[in-house]
Amino acid sequence: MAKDTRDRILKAALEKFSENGYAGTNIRELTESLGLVKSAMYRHFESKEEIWNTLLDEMIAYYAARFGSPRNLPPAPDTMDDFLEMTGRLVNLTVRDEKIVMTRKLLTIEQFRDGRARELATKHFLTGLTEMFTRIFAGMMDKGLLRREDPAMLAFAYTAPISALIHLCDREPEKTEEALAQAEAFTRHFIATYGMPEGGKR
Amino acid sequence: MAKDTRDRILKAALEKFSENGYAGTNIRELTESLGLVKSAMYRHFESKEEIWNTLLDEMIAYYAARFGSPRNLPPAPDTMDDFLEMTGRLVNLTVRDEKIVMTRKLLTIEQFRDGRARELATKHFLTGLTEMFTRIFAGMMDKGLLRREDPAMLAFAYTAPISALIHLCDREPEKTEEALAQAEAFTRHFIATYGMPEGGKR
DNA sequence: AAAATACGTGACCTTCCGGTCACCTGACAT
DNA sequence: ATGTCAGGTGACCGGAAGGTCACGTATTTT
Repeated sequence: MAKDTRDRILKAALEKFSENGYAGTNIRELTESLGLVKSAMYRHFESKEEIWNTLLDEMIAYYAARFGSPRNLPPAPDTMDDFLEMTGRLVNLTVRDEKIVMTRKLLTIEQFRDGRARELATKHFLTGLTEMFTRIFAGMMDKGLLRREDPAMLAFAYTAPISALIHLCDREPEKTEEALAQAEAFTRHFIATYGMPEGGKR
Repeated sequence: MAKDTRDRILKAALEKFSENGYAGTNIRELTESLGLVKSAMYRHFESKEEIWNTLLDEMIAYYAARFGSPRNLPPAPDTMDDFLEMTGRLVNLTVRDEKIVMTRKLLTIEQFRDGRARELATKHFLTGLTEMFTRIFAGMMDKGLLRREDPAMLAFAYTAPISALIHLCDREPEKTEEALAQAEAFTRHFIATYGMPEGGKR
């Protein structure tokens, strides 16, 4: 049960921290939401700060595992329909997966207070996405789906608006459907703007 | 001196709150940074929360005054060079003005905790910018500077990446120069993509 | 000149918070 | 059966936090 409780504490901490911030969260509430008493936490972590550090370590490790190697990244799609479907799935996952949402909110809240959170925030919100789509767009250009332009610029032009909509969903979850529709509309617009005339068909 | 002290408290509160968050800020430090003692603050505000509410009221009022009426918004530029110059100035101001930066950081940090901050965040980061540029782009289309497309979609496609770069500056101020250069490069790319062939000349 | 007001001070109160500790208990190894 | 130990408990601690209050004093009002 030991490892289990530790994980439950981490999970609860992610929930609380992502809603009220590190400073706005207290150990009593956190542990009591797990049916434990405050001091029980200290069997698993040295301090409140160690929970925070562990959470960040896990985020960094997860990010490295998920995006560290190009092998893990999605391949360039073969048709524009594939592209639309792929991005749709990607955005949906990133907006609906509770853990991913909480991670993003945590980084948003704590980015000005913690150096590692700051770094991760930039990766999560900007450079990571851009790099991923730079590869994808370069591949799509090779396949004749996209106009030949600077793939990094296109990736930035595509991912930044998508990222803005994701942030909107984090902030106002009730607008999720609307935001997802706008993401799709924007993707279609992007395809219409940069796609090759025959790119949509096989 | 009364009104003066009150304003100094608000200013210091904006600084502290935008760096450490509402929960992470304490009144002692805040007032002592002004050479006052904690209890002096209670001559001007009922509570810590009232400072927060006043700050938000001011932000809302400022936002309404600045962006509430179309008359206050910048007019559509006459040439692409004007457009480039205008956006350059706008981004520069928004990234360099300390008060604007702190306001944005505050909203970023507190958006998940306070309903009014949430609303303002969406306006500041997304809809406000988009609406402003929807008008500008519609005007530019009328003047034959931009391809005729949905101006709202173009505004979204333009402002979201700019907004992402502004957030980057807030997070990592040492990257400001780089980000401003990228904002200009993106603007040029945008012009190249959506501008009319002869739009750049008079 | 006297009274009222505005504003700042320092001592004090209460509550909350992170953290410690002696103790209990059930699982498990010997 | 017994000793060890992981994991949970509740009482307790020191300090920090928000907030109150009686008091002092300079400025304004009348």
